[in-house]
Amino acid sequence: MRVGELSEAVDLPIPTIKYYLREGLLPAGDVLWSTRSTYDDAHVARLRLIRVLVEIGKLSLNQVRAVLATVDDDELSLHEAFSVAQDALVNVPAPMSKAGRAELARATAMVDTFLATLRWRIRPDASVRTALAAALIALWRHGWDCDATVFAYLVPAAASVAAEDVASIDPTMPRNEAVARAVVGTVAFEQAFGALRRLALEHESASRFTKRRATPPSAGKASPTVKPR
Amino acid sequence: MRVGELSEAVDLPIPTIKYYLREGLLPAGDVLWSTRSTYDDAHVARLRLIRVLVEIGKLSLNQVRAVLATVDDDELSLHEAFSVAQDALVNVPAPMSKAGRAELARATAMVDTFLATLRWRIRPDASVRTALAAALIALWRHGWDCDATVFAYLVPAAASVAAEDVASIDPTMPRNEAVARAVVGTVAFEQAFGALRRLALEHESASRFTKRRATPPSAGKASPTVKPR
DNA sequence: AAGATTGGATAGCCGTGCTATCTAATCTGG
DNA sequence: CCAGATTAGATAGCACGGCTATCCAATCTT
Repeated sequence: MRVGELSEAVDLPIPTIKYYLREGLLPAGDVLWSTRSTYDDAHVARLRLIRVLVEIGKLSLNQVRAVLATVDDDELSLHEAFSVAQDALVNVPAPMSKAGRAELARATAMVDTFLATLRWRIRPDASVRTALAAALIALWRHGWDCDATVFAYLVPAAASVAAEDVASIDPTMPRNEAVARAVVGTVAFEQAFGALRRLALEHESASRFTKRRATPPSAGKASPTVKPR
Repeated sequence: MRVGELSEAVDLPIPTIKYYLREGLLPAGDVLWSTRSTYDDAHVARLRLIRVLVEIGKLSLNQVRAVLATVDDDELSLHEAFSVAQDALVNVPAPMSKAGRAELARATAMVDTFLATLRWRIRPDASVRTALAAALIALWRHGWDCDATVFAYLVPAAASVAAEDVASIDPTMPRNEAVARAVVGTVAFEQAFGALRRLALEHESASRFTKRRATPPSAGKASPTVKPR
C-alpha cells in the first residue's frame, strides 16, 4: 500500500501522516527505494488508534506516544500493559503553587484512605489516584465539604463496568492487539458512559423538575416539585 | 476586594484575570474610578468555576463561555439549564469528509433507535447523542461489529449515578447557583468515575491475568488463565 | 519522454491561552 | 505633599501544539 492509499484508507491528509512518521508515532513503511515505501494493515490500525485517542480520548500527541509505547512494549505482561496504559490515558496537570501542592497532598491522603477500604489490587503509585484527588479538590473549592467517600456511590457502577470490560478481552489474541483493543474500548466506552450519564441526568431532571406533558397518565414517578415554567 | 486580592484568593496571576475580563468570561468589578474596581465573592466563585471547567473538564474557553451563558441565562428553567449545560460540556468535532458524515449519519440513526428503547425524556436533538455516535464509530473502526446496543450494559450504572446526582440538588437555592453546582458536580464526578473505572479495571485484570501473590489463600475469584509472567 | 507520486528535509502557519509592557490615574505611608 | 505602590485599559508579544506547504530528486507509469 502506498502512502496515498494509506491516506485514503484512514481519511487523513498525507502531510499529517508524514508528520506522524516524523514524530515517531507511526513506524516507517518498508522502504522499496529512496522514494517509495509500502505500508500495510498494521499502519492502518496504528493510525486509527492514534486518531481515536486524539479525537475521542482528547489526548495530546505526547500522551498518545506514551500509550503507544506501552502497547508496543513486549516486556510488559498483559496485565501490566493494561495498568500502565490506563495511567497513560490520564493527564492531571500538576499544581505549581505551594498552596496547591499542599492541598493536593491532603486530598491524595484521603483518596488513599478511601481506596484502602476497597481492598483492590492496584499499584499504590497509580497516577490515576491523582485524578481522583483533583476531583476531590474541585468539590472542595465549590462548597462541598466532604472526603473521598463521596465517591463511594460510584464504586459499584465502576466495578460492574470494569468487570464487563475485562471479560470482553480475549487473552488468546496477540498481546499488542489485546492491549490496543482494550485502550480503544476504554476511551470509547468512557465517552459513551459520559454521554449516557448526561442523558440520564436530563431524563431524571425532567422527571423531578418538570410537569409531565403528553404522556399518557398511568405509571410513573412521583409528581413534579418545582417550576414547570 | 481588589484585583490583587482576588488573584490571591483564586491562585491565578493577575494577567490571567485581566484576560478573562477581556474575554467576557468574568464580569467587570464595581468601578470605583478609572483605575480601581472592586470584586466580590461572585467573582471568586466565577473564577473557580472557570478553572474547574478548564482543568478538570478540559473545556476550551469557548466551551466555558457557552456553559457560563447557560448558567447566567435567567430565561431558562432549572431543568432547561441543566440540559443545555450538559450539552455545552460536550465537544465532538464534526467530521469534514463526505465518508465521515455518512458514517456519522448511520451511527446516529442506530443511537436514536437505541435511545428510543430507553424511553427517556430527552430532547430529540440533544447534542450528547452525537458523542454516543462518535463512540460507536470508534468501535467500528477497531473491529467491533456492533450496533448501539453494545452500550446497553452502561445504562444501569449511568442511570443510578445520574439519579444520585439529581437527588443531591437543592431546588430551593438560587437557580444560577444550583446550575453552577450541578455543572461542577458533573465534571468532578465524571473525572472520579473515570478514575475509579480505571482502578477497577486494574483490579479486575489483576484478578484474571495474574497469579495471586502474598494474599492469604481462602476466598476469591477463579484462578488465573494467562501469563503470570 | 511526460507526467504522477513519493521520501526526506525544512520552513511556515494558525489557533489557543496566556504574558508583558506601557500609561495615566489614584491611593497610602511617611 | 511626595515617593512609591496598585491597577484599569489598551496593545503587543509569546510559547506550544498540531499540522501544512514547498522543494527536491528519484522513480514508476503510460
